[in-house]
Amino acid sequence: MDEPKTRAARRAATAQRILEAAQTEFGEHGLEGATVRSIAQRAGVDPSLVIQHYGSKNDLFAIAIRLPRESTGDDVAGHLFDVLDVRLGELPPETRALVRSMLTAPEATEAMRDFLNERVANLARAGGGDDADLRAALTVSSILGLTIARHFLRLDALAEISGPQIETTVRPWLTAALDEDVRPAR
Amino acid sequence: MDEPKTRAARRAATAQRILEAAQTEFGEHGLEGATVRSIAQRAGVDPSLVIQHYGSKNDLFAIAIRLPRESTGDDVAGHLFDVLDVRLGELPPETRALVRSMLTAPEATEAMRDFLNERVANLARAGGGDDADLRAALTVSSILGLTIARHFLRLDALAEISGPQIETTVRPWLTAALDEDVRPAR
DNA sequence: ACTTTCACTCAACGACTGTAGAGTGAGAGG
DNA sequence: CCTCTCACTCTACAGTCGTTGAGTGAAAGT
Repeated sequence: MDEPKTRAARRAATAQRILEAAQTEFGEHGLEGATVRSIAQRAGVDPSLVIQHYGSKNDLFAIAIRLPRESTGDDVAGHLFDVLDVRLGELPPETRALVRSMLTAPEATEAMRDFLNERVANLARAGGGDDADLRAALTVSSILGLTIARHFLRLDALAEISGPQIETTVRPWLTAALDEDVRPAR
Repeated sequence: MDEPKTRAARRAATAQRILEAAQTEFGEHGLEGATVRSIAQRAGVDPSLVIQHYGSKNDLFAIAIRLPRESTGDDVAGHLFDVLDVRLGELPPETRALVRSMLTAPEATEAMRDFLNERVANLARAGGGDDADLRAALTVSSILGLTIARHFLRLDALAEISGPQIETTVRPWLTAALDEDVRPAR
């Protein structure tokens, strides 16, 4: 197994365990629903140790919802599909924690808004054309809605089908808004 | 002004004031974030009166998130646009309360899932064809994503434009999935 | 006019929360 | 082998929560 020798290494390892426990609890119950005690119990640790490691529950939350940066060269829509996963059966824990609290915790709302605004800007720049911002925002918000409906609400029509099927079925339709003029003739 | 005479009428009036205060507070801060005390203060009433009227905070919440039934003869997509408003600048208070808590309060999650499942079924029945359920679910989840991105996250590209503009711009694209086969050629 | 009803307020409870500070014991350093 | 360090636990506190039961005073009933 991986039993680290040095004291600092052991401490870092429990810090990581606490962080992962926090992401799970935040992802399941949200910022307010998850308690320091429940996080500590999941990590097999005393509640006060959680505070000693991360300063406060809110500081821990801020770290727990950090999304991975977009790797250069990735296609923008593809990265969004990875983070707001529509491919796999399960969401990354930090995404799950962020989305779960994004409607009730102001820090999470702001983090999600910043993330999506950046994604919209990248997508609009790549697509170009008239109304590029609006069409990019449509694509992004639709992916967000799909993620919520599939992974959090578990709608009947979305929960049962496979991730790849969703991608091959849905992606062309979603990205269609980027290439066409969505405004109808008046 | 409207000062009701009978005792029962006065009581019913304060019950209504409490309910409206609850919808506002739940819509702003969610089920956990809103407190009985904050609801009572907004209604200009003692906290215990809130409980006397509605039994418990959770019972009050269950009533506060009830959505209006679909009026017969309405087009399904139109009703959805009304409830998950993309037309007006502001959401109905019960919708706002429901959406706000739908990711953190199990009762709200269930209520939203039931509501959207029914909407998907109606839409799929009206559209018909292959993959009707999936395409209807795509439309519905996209409208949901749009509502969240616009009214709760306030994305730059969506927050500033007018409701009617959104409808005339977005609706054709959203409902397009209902009439076409979204699956690409293999 | 006297009594009763009842919509409402007041005060308090037990439970639970995030967090601080003292204590402890195993391992690092010499 | 002794001492010190420090990762961790224990105990406790102050605040907030939902909810209860007794009390109050104005209006309804007679």
